[in-house]
Amino acid sequence: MSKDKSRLEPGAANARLRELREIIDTHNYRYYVLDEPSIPDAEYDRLMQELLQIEAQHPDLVTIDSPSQRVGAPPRSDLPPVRHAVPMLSILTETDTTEEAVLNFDARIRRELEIESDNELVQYSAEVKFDGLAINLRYENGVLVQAATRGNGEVGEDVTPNVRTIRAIPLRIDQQIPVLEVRGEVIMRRADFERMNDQQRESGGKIFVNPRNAASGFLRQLNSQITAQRPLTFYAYGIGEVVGFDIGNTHSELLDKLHALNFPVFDKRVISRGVDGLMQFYREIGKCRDDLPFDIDGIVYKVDKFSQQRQLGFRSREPRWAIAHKYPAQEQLTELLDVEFNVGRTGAVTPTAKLKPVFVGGVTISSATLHNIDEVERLGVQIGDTVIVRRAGDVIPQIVQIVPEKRPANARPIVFPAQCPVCSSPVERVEGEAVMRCTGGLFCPAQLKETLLHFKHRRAMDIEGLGDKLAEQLVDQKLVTSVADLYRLDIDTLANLERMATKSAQNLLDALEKSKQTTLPRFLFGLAIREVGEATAMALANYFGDLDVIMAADFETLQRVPDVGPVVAAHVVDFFATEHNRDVIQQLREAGVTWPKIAVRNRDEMPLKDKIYVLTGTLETMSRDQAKERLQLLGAKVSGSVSKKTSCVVAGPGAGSKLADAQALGVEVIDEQAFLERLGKLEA
DNA sequence: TTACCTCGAGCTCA
DNA sequence: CTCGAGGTAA
Repeated sequence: MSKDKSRLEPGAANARLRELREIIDTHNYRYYVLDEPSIPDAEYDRLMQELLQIEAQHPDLVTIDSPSQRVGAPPRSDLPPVRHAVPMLSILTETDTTEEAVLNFDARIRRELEIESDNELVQYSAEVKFDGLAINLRYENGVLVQAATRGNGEVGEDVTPNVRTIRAIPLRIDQQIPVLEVRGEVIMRRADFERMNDQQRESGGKIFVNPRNAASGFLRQLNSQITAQRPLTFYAYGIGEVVGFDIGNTHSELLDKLHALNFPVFDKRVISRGVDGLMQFYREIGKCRDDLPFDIDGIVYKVDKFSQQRQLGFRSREPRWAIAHKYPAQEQLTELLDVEFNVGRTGAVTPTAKLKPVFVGGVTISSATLHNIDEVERLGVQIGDTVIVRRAGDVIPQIVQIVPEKRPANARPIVFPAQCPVCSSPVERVEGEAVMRCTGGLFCPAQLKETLLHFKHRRAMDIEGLGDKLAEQLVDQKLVTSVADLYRLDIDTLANLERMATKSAQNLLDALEKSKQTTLPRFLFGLAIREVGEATAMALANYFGDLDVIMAADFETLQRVPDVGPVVAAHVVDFFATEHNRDVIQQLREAGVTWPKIAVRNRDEMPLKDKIYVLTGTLETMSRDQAKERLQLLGAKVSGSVSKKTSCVVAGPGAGSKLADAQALGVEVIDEQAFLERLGKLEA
């Protein structure tokens, strides 16, 4: 693709225009008709920008059928067409991520409104630009009679039955208004989208690339019963034809009126005199963009006063009084350069995509997990493919789709290794599981390394100073072959390692020494028994009270522990049945690892059973983790947020909203002093 | 997954 | 001055 922005010779320009029109038409078709775009919006925008630019330089080459002359593609034939009473415009070309574009916009508005004085500021309204599907809702005499998509702006598709299933959309409005067309966006919340895709994955259904596609797909679904089951929602932001309803004098007033009529209007919006307030709003929303429940593209700024909007008017296909200020794209195209296979603590062999670095949603992404074989197959991805990388809401970048037409001739399939890439042991796939596992166990350096790191974890044995690099050296130089070996390291061996000298070595030895005084739950957690995390380790420790009892417990006995089922029980039995594991435990004990006895009490005897505690602010005499541990030993649950069910909030200095919540809900609040006294009394 | 910050300590060169 | 560890935020 030519990135050359300089002026082309007419011949070359014409050739490129033809090419661009064809590409854009294809993508329009995929996007609007098939609901299966194969490139991200950002890429589409670039193509469109290039087309517009060349056409601007060569006005004589603009053809009537150029994609620049219309919005979108013709409506899909299997839904009835609807001609809009008032065209549905979009804010397409004037989009930019720079503040400069906004300043230019303001300057233009001022020029066209003939505002000369610097003291006179234009009143704007700013609202989020939803990443969904624009829709027109027509109410006649207060009743929803028709809902239509934007289509090409003039003619859209009738999606009334589907829209009626969306709960956020009123089917009737209280006031008797002869005609009211409300415009807004149908969207799907991110959380709903994730949940739905998870379900689809389980049931083998179609997986959607992003919430907008999903929303679009379901809105245009022919069977409205299917739409009814989908979590679509709606926000209003404008109007079409109106008869017999006072829309007020400004855009923001209009939104208030729509809200009063029970239309959902997103509450994050502002009115600003001049551009400074707009920029501020842009930055504020930018900061919390990922916390919003749905995807947005950017912010829309509109001249607020209708009188001024009328004065400014329209340019062929867009209002002259509005502009979209976009955020960095959450989806980008890049190339899959290679796939690496990483071996985790449990031996799981995970394919990781090495990508040509791209800037997505504010950071540079160069690698992303491909999860497992199923995912690789679902994507149909090969090395060399061009892929769409998405990073939104959550933080983890995903490869959501490949662009099949961009596959190079030398693309190679992704081959899962039959042998562990680290230790060459055979790799197995357990029946019914998606993951492949290295069978090398702790003989596999990769697994051993991860096991060491788990053992030293802050919530396990808490060995400070044992990091990634050190674990790697210890394993590679065969200085450690099990967690027990850690306690046999001496200062000379350690001091000879890279980036280690006597000081660091001694610090590590001190940390190891300190770690020997531990607790049973920490120790159990540190052993890295499959499916035994912090909570399960705690449950086992509290139930049995003693390691030897746990080791001797059989499959049935284990399942009497709360939250332990057959799967966990089997893993625990397995672990302790393995001779090597028993050896290691023996060695650890011999090295001096000990923990205080836990008085076994069953749940009913625990003084704080069924109580839910919440910690907030800073505790001065102990860490949050310690406080949590002690509470749990007394049978209490420790939760992160305050609700009706919370029994007590422990508030240290600097407590914020949780304290306020507690007071609002009338939950007991105690300070650290009172907390310590209570602990002391109950632990006795 | 990346970016950024802090801390302590090792390493290098004067 | 650089590196590794550790934490945290986006």
